[in-house]
Amino acid sequence: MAEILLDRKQQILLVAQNLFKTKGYGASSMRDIAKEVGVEAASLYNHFSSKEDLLREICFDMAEQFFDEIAPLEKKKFSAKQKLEKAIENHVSVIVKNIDASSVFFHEWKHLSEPHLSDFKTLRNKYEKKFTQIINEGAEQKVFRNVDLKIVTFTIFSALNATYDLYKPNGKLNAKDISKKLSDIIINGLK
Amino acid sequence: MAEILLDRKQQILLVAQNLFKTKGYGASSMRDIAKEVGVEAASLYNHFSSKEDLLREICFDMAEQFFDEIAPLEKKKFSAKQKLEKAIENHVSVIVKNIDASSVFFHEWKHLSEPHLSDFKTLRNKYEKKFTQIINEGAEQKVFRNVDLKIVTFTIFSALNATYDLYKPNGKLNAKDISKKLSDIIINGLK
DNA sequence: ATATTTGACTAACGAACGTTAGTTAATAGA
DNA sequence: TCTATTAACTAACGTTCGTTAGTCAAATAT
Repeated sequence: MAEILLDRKQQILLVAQNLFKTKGYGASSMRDIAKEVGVEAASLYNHFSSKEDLLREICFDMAEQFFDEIAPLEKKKFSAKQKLEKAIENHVSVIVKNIDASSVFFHEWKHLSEPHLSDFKTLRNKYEKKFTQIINEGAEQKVFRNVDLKIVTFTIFSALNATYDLYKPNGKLNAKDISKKLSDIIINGLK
Repeated sequence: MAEILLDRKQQILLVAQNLFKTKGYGASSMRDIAKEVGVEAASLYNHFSSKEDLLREICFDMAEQFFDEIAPLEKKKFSAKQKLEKAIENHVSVIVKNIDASSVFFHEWKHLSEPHLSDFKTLRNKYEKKFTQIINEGAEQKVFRNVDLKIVTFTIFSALNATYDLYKPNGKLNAKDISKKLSDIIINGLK
């Protein structure tokens, strides 16, 4: 019973992710999604209560995945450099595993309505703080140069979060290759 | 005669830039824009022939500005490092001078229809190639480490193009501060 | 002074939107 | 076997969309 339901629900989510990414949330209609799934628009409401419900599920699922990956790093047995490298690797890994959903997560969340919008922002800030903390740790331990904390965090996130544009499923680079190269550039710079 | 026309046209453009940025192109209606301008929706068509015409003007105006800033750098009297620093400074400067339009330029261009979509992409690729060229120059001259060219260019652009999210008109940081710090991070890394 | 152009207005068009109601066949559980 | 649930369908709702037509007063040019 739950099998067919979940499969179809998952199928709708995948289609929605792809459409929201390529056309944007506002320009993707329920009829667009339904056609791609091979079903009538009204049938989508057997699985989701609204169009925004789709967006909400995509955004918060991604948030959860990012958190699940960074949580184990709280254990302090790593150096700041190791922690940062690990955090970057995990972050890129989540993005690569969900390329379409990542793009939605990064660009379409603003179409959420309250109170979900505020919830989402809070969640996102919390996650970004974990990165900032690692970098700050490295700066205090004199492992990293004493750079502008906000701008560094910002730069790192910008670089990482563009991965969904860099990664091609059939390309030569896998997630680990990408995160290694990104870590290298971020930590060592151009020279 | 041309004065009032240009002023109103400019006013519409500014409102459109702001709405497209905050709500997205698809979710911003002509009625939304008109209301913000203080005019009826139909009146907008005295100044622009369509909604997409607005988007087109915003996107291509920005493209032109980016090109105008990087063109003088073609003269080869600078070192690769100096060129990169200058290119970054100019790029950030254009973004900061047009924060709303920049956001539209980076995120809403995909709603252009053909043939403008292809034209835009071509223009954008051309500009990015100029950056790649500078970095490649630096790598050949052994001024920069021998890093993955594509990923480096990508990282730099990601970091730079997020400036419109970093810069606050009333904040402490001006364009030069930001570009300096970004250059520093990109060229020297975290350590 | 007269003629033309500009830029606003109101009203309305057809199309597409998210969503709901009501129905029905197939499936699963008792 | 009988019952309840699931997931699809058709049809339609009220709204909003981009856009056009037609009008008119003010500004500009001749």
